[in-house]
Amino acid sequence: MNSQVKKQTLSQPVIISAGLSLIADDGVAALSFRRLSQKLGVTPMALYRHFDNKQQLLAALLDGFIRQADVLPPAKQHQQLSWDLWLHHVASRMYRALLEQPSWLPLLGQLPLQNSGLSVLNACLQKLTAAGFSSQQSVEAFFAMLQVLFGAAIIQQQLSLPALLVEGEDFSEISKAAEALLVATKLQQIDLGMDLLIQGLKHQLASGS
Amino acid sequence: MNSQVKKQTLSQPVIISAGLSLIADDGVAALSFRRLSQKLGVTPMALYRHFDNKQQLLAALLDGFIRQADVLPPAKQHQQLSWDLWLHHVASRMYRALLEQPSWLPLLGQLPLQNSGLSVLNACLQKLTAAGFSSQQSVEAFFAMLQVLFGAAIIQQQLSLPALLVEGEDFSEISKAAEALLVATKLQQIDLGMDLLIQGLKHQLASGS
DNA sequence: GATAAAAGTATACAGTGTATACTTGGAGGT
DNA sequence: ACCTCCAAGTATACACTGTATACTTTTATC
Repeated sequence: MNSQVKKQTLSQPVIISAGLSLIADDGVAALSFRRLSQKLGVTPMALYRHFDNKQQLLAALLDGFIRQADVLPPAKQHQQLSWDLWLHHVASRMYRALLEQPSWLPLLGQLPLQNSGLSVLNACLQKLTAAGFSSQQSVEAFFAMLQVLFGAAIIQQQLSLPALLVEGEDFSEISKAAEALLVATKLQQIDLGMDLLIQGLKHQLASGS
Repeated sequence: MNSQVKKQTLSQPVIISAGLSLIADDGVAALSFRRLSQKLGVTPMALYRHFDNKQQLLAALLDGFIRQADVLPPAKQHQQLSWDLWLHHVASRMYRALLEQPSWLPLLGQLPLQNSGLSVLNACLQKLTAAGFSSQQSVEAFFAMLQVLFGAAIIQQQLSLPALLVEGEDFSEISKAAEALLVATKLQQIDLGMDLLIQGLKHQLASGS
């Protein structure tokens, strides 16, 4: 009688899902306990039964965001893809997700990684060590990929060149390089960075354990 | 009689200076109009005569922060340093500053660059083109440096490995690489990334236009 | 059906950015 | 010297935030 279809009681997954959709619509900054609880037809304080504070709520939301981004290559390709294409795939999937919802960017450096993030790390380490990198090298390569990824996303979203050129018109080199700047900001920053990175890693792999 | 030592009236530089010291003490998050105005012995709304809103205030403060970081090599070395050491110097100075006041990190991707940031860009372009890079390559190299810099700072400050290992103990590869992770997080991430980057740039410089 | 725990509510507090309207002190012109 | 005017600073208020505390309602268990 009281089947599970009663009223959809509150639970972590329900909250997370509502939160993610709110964020997708209005950005991370728009997420507040009041707005979220309203969306769920519930009192703000009700959420505190499921998350101790906003920090934890956001960490769980970030985890959901990473899960939704679905960065790992599909199982079929797990074996086939060479490690460099594999890495590139992971980076650009995450990159694309970040550019779609750039309001996540400020939080990347602040929230602890949870399940989704850790499983990505795990899969990357597996792929890299299988390709012949040492444990140490694999870890470093993963971190380097994160560097490129975060950095590229930040830069891509920040450097709107009109602003740069207007503000920087007193700087001779900036003026001289105006065209180059315009071109560069239209590129996918991630490819620039990842190409350089992978080139460096290949060199590392070739030149000895 | 009323020399300029009267009461130190409010002005942008005075506000910025007080704001920077507040941030240095308690972090960016602690900066509010109320706290800052209190520190200046003035009403919160008084600050609005000098800055339209918090966004602009923060942008000016970031500019001051970058200026204080003093990232460009001293004039004497401007000519002597090879471009790669020069770039490395810029990156690691900024890196050090960011790690000293990591609360700036979330804002890097959100605030527009102003004078200090632009003059750094300008100087870098000058050095790189003088070294033989094309306009396009110089711009890309600068962006790549920012990628590494931002990414490294974020990673360095976020990945406290105890957390990673505890949370990630269900992931086999993470457990296997536990030692490597521990080592990697103790390294200065910036050196990893910059070395890879500079290596790639040298290759680029040697191999073509 | 009684009891205990869990889930959700009500209210309140201290903090935020900032809009609007006011007061005040000093500079310029006559 | 006085009047005027404007910029700088003030006072008050509003809508919002996270969250502590105490209450009520629902749900599960024996």
